[in-house]
Amino acid sequence: MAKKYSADFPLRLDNQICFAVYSAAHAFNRVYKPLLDRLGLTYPQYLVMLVLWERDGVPVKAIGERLFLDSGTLTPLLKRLEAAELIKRTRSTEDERQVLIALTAKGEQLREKARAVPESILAASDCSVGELVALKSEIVALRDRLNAVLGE
Amino acid sequence: MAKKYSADFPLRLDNQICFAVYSAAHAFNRVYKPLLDRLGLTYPQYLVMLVLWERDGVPVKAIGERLFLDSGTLTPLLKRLEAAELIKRTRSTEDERQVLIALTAKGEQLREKARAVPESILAASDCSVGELVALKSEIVALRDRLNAVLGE
DNA sequence: ATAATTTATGTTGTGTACAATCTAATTGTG
DNA sequence: CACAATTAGATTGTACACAACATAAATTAT
Repeated sequence: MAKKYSADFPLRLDNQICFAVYSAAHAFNRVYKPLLDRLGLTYPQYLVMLVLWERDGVPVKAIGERLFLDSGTLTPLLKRLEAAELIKRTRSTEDERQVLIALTAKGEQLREKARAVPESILAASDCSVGELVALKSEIVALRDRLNAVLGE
Repeated sequence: MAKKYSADFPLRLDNQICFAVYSAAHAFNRVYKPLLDRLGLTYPQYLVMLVLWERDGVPVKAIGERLFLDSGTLTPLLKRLEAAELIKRTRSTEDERQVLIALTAKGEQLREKARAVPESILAASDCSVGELVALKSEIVALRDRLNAVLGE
């Protein structure tokens, strides 16, 4: 039954850029885990906090567009951040369909503790900032091309 | 309360390569979805099938090492593939700790239907094979450096 | 050979992801 | 204004991902 080395090159796991991206994402997640545990955040929660540290008081929708996540993912995640007293959820008075997300004092303060994180990640990446910036741009360009196909 | 543009460059979402990778992985997943729906597979299930199409009759552990996944993820996933009659799970007689995963006839046949998938993904990526291969290598190298840090 | 350790897999609990569906609020059109 | 269409969020159900723990089989160390 055992089958040796298929000649099916396009179907070879190691030829697939998607698997490279998929497995790199998991590797990042595992490197982040111990750092974020100290902040009491998961990686997606950290991403939401990054968005809010740039600008808060924004609707759920805006966070979702920034992170490419929908309400099915964000609603429970934001409830957990609220339970941790890092954010407040308030229904907008202008447009009652919207729920605005604002940082609490505790949520603002967490930014100070988060300052050390990017440096640790850079160290784990074990390459220069320049290389990472270049690679990031290529990956973002690929992502945007993929998303463009989906939008059609 | 609303806070405008933080000067905290290291904490800017758009500066983070991890987010580029994370969001690219999701973009790939969304492009794959309609293609894999036709095969009755999810993306992680497709990865397992790729491994098995190269060589089957392998223990769960070997699949996990290939895909960087543990038993907590693979056990239920493999049970679903077994329920779909694509694989068989058999306890090894040589080493009773191991569960060997083999393709069923149906699982083997699915490879034919999967042949069209990589080409569709390449088209969605909207760039040359050469560029993708180069980018893939860089991402794999980064992933391996991250994983190396974890192994310490 | 027997105890201690390691290994392979399974189980449980928490937290994403996302499709599909639902409700309530707003907008567009005649 | 009336009312269909759209929009923002929430809910439900399925499927990863992984930590922590459990169990049984194999290995080793004595």
